[in-house]
Amino acid sequence: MKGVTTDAELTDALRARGQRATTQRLVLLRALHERGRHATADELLRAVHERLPALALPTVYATLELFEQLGLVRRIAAGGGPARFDPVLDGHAHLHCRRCGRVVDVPATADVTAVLDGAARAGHAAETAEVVLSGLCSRCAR
Amino acid sequence: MKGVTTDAELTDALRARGQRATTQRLVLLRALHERGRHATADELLRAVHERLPALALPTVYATLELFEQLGLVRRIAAGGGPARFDPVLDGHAHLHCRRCGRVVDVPATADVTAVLDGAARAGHAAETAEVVLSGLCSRCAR
DNA sequence: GTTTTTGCAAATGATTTGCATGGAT
DNA sequence: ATCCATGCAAATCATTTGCAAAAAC
Repeated sequence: MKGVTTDAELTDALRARGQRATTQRLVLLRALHERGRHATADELLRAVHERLPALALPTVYATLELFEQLGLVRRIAAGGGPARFDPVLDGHAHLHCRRCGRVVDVPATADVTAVLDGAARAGHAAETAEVVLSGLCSRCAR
Repeated sequence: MKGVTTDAELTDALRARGQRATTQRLVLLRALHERGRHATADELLRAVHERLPALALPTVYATLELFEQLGLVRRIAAGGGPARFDPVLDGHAHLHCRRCGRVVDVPATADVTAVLDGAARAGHAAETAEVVLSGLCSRCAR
């Protein structure tokens, strides 16, 4: 459980892999942390548009994939629509609203050790576990 | 709490909603049950190609969405790639392999009541819960 | 100076939509 | 006869790829 949260830490983590600390990478990671919750690639592009007007969507996707490899972010696949990238790695689950499509945080955790054990017993090497709910969000539930 | 598994049961369920029991719907549901595990829309199209050579992919998607509304099938979004539609509603989780992209069944369950309670406390109306693992499948772990 | 990254444009892949025809009730 | 459902084509949406130019090292 590490905390790569500062520019210097990200710079070090990248250099350790022979990669470069670019403005785009630093700004995107900061933007995700400032937001404090998951975002889509497109949302993130718009969030940093003032600071990086020329930033392109393919760069956002590439950067988020890199962050995922570094363990800084988790890609969450909830229902349809675009993928969400979450800088908060633990302590909550997600609910996908079948009516409005929103993905909302649910502040609760489940014990998934039995599932991880089952995966290990079957020869798989699971790395992350995620609980995804489907239904109606608080707004749409009326 | 059994599911709708026979042609007659599906026919009744559809008529109850003012919808029609078509050959495509009956054949697709049978194909999913015969397979016994999740499939993509495209896999399903190919699986029934001998019986329904003219079946079109948009029809498969529409039919699977209908099955989902009837509670016969669950759409599982694991990682990227095409959506999987699972006729087995309980008793297992899924693992998405980040190397080969496969989605494999993991025969284990987790107690997610704490997450369901958290969702209810936040005003959401969750209907289904799913545990999705990410990592390497047994083949790729080698 | 060399190698990685970026930005752009275009390609790809999945899913949805519009509409005329065909089929179920 | 009346609608609903299908098949086809095309549109849409998310994401990836190829490549020349720019920026880190």
